[in-house]
Amino acid sequence: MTSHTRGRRPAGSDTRETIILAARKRFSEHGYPGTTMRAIAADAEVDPRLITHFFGSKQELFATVVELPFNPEVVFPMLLSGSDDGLGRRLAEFILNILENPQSRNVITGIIRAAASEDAAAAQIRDRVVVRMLTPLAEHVGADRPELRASLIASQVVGLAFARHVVEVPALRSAERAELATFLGRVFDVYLRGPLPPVDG
Amino acid sequence: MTSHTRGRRPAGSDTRETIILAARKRFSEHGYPGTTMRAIAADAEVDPRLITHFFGSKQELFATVVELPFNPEVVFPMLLSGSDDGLGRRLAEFILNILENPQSRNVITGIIRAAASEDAAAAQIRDRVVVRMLTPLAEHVGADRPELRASLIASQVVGLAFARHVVEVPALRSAERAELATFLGRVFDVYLRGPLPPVDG
DNA sequence: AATGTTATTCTACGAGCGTGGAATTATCAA
DNA sequence: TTGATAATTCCACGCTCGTAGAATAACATT
Repeated sequence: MTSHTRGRRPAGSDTRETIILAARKRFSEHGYPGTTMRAIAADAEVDPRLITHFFGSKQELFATVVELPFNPEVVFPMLLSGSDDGLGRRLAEFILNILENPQSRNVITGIIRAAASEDAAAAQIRDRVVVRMLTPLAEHVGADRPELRASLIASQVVGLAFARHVVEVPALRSAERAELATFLGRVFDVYLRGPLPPVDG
Repeated sequence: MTSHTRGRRPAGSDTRETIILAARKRFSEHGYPGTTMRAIAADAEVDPRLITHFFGSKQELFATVVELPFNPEVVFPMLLSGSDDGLGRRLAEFILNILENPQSRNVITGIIRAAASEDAAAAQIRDRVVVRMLTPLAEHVGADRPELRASLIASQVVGLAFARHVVEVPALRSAERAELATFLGRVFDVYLRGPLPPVDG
């Protein structure tokens, strides 16, 4: 119980990083409005004032903390180049990998939970994620209506993450990886390469 | 501007219903923690006390207000019986219908937004929706691993609603109905009737 | 007409929120 | 060794929250 009273701590404790970790966890588990500065501070064993000292405001903290756990500009070209065969499957395996890692999964659920609120900060995050994710994805889809196809893929990815890790639907939690990969792979192939419907006009 | 001062209003104003509508809208647009009793009251042009008078607490109000905009026990048997051909397509058209109607769409986004929070009430809603929706759906899928298939379908439905109406991804907003119906129909067919991967063990 | 019941508002309590000023202590530069 | 700077806590402000007590006005029942 060494609850120090005041002033700077002796060296060695990377408080800033501790705050970031705590904030990322809180935002990921409770969403933006459900997360309080004081709760983050408590988790990080730190005075709330320290957070505003480092990051300014709650919104700025949020914007600092939330980032995609992979680089779309690098990942999508890698995944979507090469033979058409197994394309959807490769994408599915990649997504499942991301969701398997607890740390990156938390970031994803955090973004989802935060994006679900109507706060100004959330809108900003929504825009940022959509642009940074959908644009590179669409650029490598290589078919007609790439934005539509990319958006449909993203919708299934978000839906899977939501159902599996936010709602925690039992059948999705307990499903074997190979099963999910197979189904998702096929679905992604539909979105990537399926023909468009005939237009009537 | 006849802001009456106190006491019961002259007849004709169905205040209770007004509150329900306002609450449904607020919850749908701001999620559970982001919605305040006072905001609902303001929208309904009513004193906050009236809400607790009618509904007890915020949680009870939420539970009262939130319900699926369709009856799964009735709808799924209807949609999923009959010839296998066009099965996924019928399901897709039905989902798009629900999302096209502003009122039922609001209920859906409301449930999604609320389910994204970690509040106790949200967990309760999550359970209720999952049970009431997934069980009847799985019962009429009529293939191997029905719970898994039903859950995957639900994940795509939720993902579509989230991407299209919460995040408001442009390509999904502007897509023509026929395009979405075609893609979703195929995907639902994959989930409904696609073969399972071979097991290795 | 009298009485009870229900709808409605005013007011307010205690709690928790984000945030900022000021004091205190450790580290760093000279 | 001294002085500057950064990290850290304490405290407090003003606000908003959910909720409840009490007063009042319209309706319902007799």
